[in-house]
Amino acid sequence: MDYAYLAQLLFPNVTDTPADMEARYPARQLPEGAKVTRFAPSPTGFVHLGGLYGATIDERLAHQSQGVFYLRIEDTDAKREVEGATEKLIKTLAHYGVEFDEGAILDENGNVTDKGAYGPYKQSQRGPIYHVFAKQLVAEGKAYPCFTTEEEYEELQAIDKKAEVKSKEWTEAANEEARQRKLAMRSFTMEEVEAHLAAGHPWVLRILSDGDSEKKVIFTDLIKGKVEMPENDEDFVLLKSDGIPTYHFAHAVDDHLMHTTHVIRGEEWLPSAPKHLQLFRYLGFKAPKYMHTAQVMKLDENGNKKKLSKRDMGGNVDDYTRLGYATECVCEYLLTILNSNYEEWRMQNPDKPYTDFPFNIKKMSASGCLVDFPKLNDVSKNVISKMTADEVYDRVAAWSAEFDPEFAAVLTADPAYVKSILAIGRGGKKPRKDFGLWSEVKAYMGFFYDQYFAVQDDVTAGGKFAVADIKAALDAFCAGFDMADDSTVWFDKIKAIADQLGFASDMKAYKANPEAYRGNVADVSMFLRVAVTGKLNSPDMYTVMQILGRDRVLARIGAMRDSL
RNA sequence: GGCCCCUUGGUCAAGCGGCUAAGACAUCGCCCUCUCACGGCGAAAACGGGAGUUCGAUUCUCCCAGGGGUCACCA
Repeated sequence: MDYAYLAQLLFPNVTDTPADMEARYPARQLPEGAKVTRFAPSPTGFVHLGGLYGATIDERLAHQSQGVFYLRIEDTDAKREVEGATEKLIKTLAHYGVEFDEGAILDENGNVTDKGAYGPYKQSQRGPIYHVFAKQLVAEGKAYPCFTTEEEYEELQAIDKKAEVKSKEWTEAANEEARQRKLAMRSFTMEEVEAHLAAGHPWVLRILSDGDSEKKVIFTDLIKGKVEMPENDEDFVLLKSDGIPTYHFAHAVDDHLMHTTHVIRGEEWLPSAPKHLQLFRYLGFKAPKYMHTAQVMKLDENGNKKKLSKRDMGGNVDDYTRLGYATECVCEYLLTILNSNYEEWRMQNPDKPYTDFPFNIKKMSASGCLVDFPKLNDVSKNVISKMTADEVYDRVAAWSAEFDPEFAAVLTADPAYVKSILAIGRGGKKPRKDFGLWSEVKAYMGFFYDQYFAVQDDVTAGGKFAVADIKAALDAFCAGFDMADDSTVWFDKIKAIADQLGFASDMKAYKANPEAYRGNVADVSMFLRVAVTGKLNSPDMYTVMQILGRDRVLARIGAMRDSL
């Protein structure tokens, strides 16, 4: 068969050669050891947590080595194209602080455009480039056209390819069928091709695989180590009938032309690695280094781990935003599961930016992990505890503006007041860690506003304390309350009230002989706390009263007294 | 079912032939303390199973089991 003629027949309009492409996308001028990585999502409109996980690795590896990190949009599936998905994707990534050096970006009008010399970065715009290499493969007898339509294909199939249960018989039948089909597809004459083309029949381009499933391909994955798999012997599709490449073909062409050095992707891609290695070899390209990352999982109803899907809580990174997690908290959490020694480093370097952490591929786990919300919360509390009151204010206000407008209005009405509340216990060596989510702030500090204030707890502790004692304590406190007191004087007054009512003012004395007292100063404080905050728990009462102001304190205590 | 990946406490995990098998989160105590939060101390909790190599296996090899992934003109 005259392959050069066949190539010309199939791609009459392709005049560029692979050499032209190489000239157009020359090697990058980068320092020794610099890594070129990419985040290459298909635009479905949302970012998967696993995607952010991978993007973080990409970003660290590239920037830690003075390399390049770029964004490529893998929009080769027209059927799945979602309107505005690419824009949404770029925005979400930016929101999470993922910074690309080049690739698809948004211009000032919000339209997707390119930045960088290796574009276009949207695969749907790279058609001509793929065709140059497709033509080459045909000319070299490594790929061939297949005119079997999808419908004919399905008819040909005696077995259900998408069958849920795959028995031994199923596998044998499927393998045999595939063998027969491959043989049938490969046997064609030039006349038949010309006839099909003349008739305008659609066709796909398939690789003419030289693989032998009896033989093994061996390669080293940077995370999994040495991997041994059967060679690919399937004539998989390179170009779909619409002329757009499949993932496999686009991956080889793009990552070569864009000079990607490290391909980081989920381990669901591991089974197709032999296809990719074969393609790189066919095209005469040097294969990149592969890193197949373990997946982020969830627990299903049977207690088994399952790949986290976009529908699962936490699968879509937007979930975290909506729930009230700060983006940097999610990233910080991701880092802790990405590198096993990150937490140790963080403890030693509490104030350094995460970019100072020496990210190490060897410290990556080969096995999948569960999303651990309690852990995320803990990480978040730590991150937030290091922020200033101003920062927390800005962030809470921004989150509330989107998810709790009513509360946002309250917050922005008097920023100074909010900041004085948020400043309680902030700073210093042992900062308070009251909330890990912006959504928890309202419950934490709502009592500072009359419209959110409500007595939630029982001031009598279930009848443990007599109403008369409580009233007496509240009255005594009001009588002596002076905003000018410092915290010591303030507390001394409470102790005095305790003594008067037969409550121990000295905790040690109380513990030594609890029977001798009606309660202790902590109980008296509790009466005040419930009256003023409505709750059994609150930050330091002295500070709370200082912020609330005399009128509000007295009014609330009075209201509590009257309600008893 | 074939192929491939994974397997240390509830979760994330150190470990890289010899240890009372780290640490973090969560849980439970105690301490600090006006409550909470913070912080401190402590408890409980693990090498999936079986062979083999070895003086000695969590660690190396093989087998099995379990879990996961994949088998498209989707990525």
